[in-house]
Amino acid sequence: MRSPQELTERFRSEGLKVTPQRQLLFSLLHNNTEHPTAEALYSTASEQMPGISLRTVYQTLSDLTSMGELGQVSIDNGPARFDPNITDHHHAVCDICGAIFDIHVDGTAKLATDIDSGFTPSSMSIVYHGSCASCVAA
Amino acid sequence: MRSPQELTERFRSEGLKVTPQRQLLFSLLHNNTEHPTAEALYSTASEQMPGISLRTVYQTLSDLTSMGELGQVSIDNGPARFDPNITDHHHAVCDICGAIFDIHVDGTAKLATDIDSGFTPSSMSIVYHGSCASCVAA
DNA sequence: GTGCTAATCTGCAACTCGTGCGAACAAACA
DNA sequence: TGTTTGTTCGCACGAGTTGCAGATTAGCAC
Ligand SMILES: [Mn+2]
Ligand SMILES: [Mn+2]
Ligand SMILES: [Zn+2]
Ligand SMILES: [Zn+2]
Repeated sequence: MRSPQELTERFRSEGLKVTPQRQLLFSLLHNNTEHPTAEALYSTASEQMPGISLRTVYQTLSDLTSMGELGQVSIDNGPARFDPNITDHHHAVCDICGAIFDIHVDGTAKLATDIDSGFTPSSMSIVYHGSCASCVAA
Repeated sequence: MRSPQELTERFRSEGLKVTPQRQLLFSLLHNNTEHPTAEALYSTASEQMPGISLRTVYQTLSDLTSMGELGQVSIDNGPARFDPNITDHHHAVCDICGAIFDIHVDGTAKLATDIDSGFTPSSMSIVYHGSCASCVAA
C-alpha cells in the first residue's frame, strides 16, 4: 500500500475526501505486516480516535481494496484479513497463534499440474500451514 | 471418503448410530467431485428426504470432517465447501461460475521459499484462480 | 416383539462477520 | 460563510454457522 501522503493525494485527485478517520487508517495500515482483521484495526483505531465507527473501518477498507491499494487474505473460514503488501507473495499461517507471515516462493512456473487445458488460470496462491517460531519454542 | 458401506461399519464400530439421514448424506457425498456447500447438500437431500433438517446436515458434515473422512475447502470468504476427496491434491477455482476442480501438482517439494527457518510447515495448499472451459467458451 | 437408554434429529435462538440504508455531519471549494 | 457532495455513524438486516433442549429413534437386552 502506498504511504499516507500518497494515498491522500490519490483520494483528493479522485474527488474523494480525506477525513481524519481515513488518515488514521492509512497510518495504521502503512507498513503493517500483521494482516489485521477489520475488528483489530477498529480496536486500535478506537484508542486513538474514540467514537470512530466500525462501519467506517469496513467502508474504508473496502474502498482501499477496490482501489487496488489494499489486499485481502482469507484463511480457512475466519474473518477477512487485510494486507497492505500488494506485491506478489504468498503466506505461511501458524495454526497455533494464527499469525500470518509473508513469504516469497520461487519456482512456481515450473510446477507440473494436470489442470484441464480448457482452464485459463489468472493467478495462483500458496498457503503453508504449520507452527511459527515462537509457538514451537513455547 | 470411504463408501457408504464402509462408513456404516465405522460408525457402528464406534458406537455411533447409522440413521437414514446419515446414510443419505453418505451416498450424496460418495464420489461427489463438486465440492458442495452444506446448503447445496441440504437442498439435494431434501428432495429425497423431505423434512431433513439443515442442522442435521451441518452436524453430519462436521462429524465426518472430525473423523477425517471428509475434507473442507475454503475459497475466499464464501461458505465452506466439503470435499470427499481426502487424497493429497489442490484446487482450481473458476471465478465466473464458482466451480472448483481437483488438480494434482508435482514439484512442490522443489519450491524455494524464504519462509522463516523457525516456522515448521505441516501442510501447504495451492489454489489457482481463473476461468473454466465452459465459461471461456460462453 | 417390547422396553430401555443413549445417541440423534429438529427447530429455533443466538452468534460472527459483514452490508444496506438514511439521517446527521463535515471536507472541499467558491 | 455558505453550498455541495461525499462521508460517517448507528442500526437493522443478511448469510453462514453453532448452541441448546425437547422430541425422536437406533441399537440392544430380554
Ligand atoms: Mn501478505
Ligand atoms: Mn478437492
Ligand atoms: Zn504461532
Ligand atoms: Zn466456470
